[in-house]
Amino acid sequence: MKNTAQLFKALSDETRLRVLALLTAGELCVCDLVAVLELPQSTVSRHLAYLRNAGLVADRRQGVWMFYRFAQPTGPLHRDLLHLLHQRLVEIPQARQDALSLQERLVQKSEAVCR
Amino acid sequence: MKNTAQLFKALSDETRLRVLALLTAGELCVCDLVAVLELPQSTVSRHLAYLRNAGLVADRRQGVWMFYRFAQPTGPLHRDLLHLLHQRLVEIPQARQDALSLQERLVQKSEAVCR
DNA sequence: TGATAATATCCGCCCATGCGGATACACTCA
DNA sequence: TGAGTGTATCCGCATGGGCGGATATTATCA
Repeated sequence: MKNTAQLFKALSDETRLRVLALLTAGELCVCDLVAVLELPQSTVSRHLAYLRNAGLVADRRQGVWMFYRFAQPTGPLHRDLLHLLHQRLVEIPQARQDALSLQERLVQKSEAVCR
Repeated sequence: MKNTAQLFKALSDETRLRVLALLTAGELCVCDLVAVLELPQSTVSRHLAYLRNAGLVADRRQGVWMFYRFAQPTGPLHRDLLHLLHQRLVEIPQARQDALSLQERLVQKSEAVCR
């Protein structure tokens, strides 16, 4: 029960929902998230750590960059929630807006790895 | 997005999840919830108010008693969440335990209205 | 190895919310 | 209308977690 509550708590913050909505498009590095969300790097990093501790996202280091993605679900509730998020987050105006900003940014930096 | 976060926040507390799990069986009055949860009346009432404000439950007065039940969903996310809760909450040990306590109590008071 | 860059963590501050006892309110019944 | 009961709200207190600047860590490259 405690775990279930923890899982929902991880989803109870607007910034974290924006991050998850962006990740539905696929793996992203922290610098992209900071750019799109227009929030201080420390804030974004803190929320990513929270999501990681909650088991909702997984990370991967590639050189200096950390890439985040959705984690494999660890139980039925987790699996259902992921499905629900993928289905419903994109419907939210703020999420659509963020997705557009991300597109723009990805086009801009084109083949450059990051920065 | 704010609303979505608020909805998840309402689900991010262990006591509130126990309440919702009990309500999956149907409408209940506050005195039943207090008895089953074994928590102070003020605590239970406060959580019920939180759930009501979040739009997750609806109440009905019958004489001195207040009965609480799940509210009609107001959107797709809300509907999906209700479905998910009905499906997954009952799998949690604490919820099963509470359901048993509730059964016992309902049998005990048999046809008496409440108390 | 030292400079630079990306990210994580630390810090102090503040607000939302949890708690449970005390009190207020609402309703019923004699 | 006054007593009694069920419920909601108030109160003071404690804690979790949000914030963002400052600092530490990790990796790359000259």
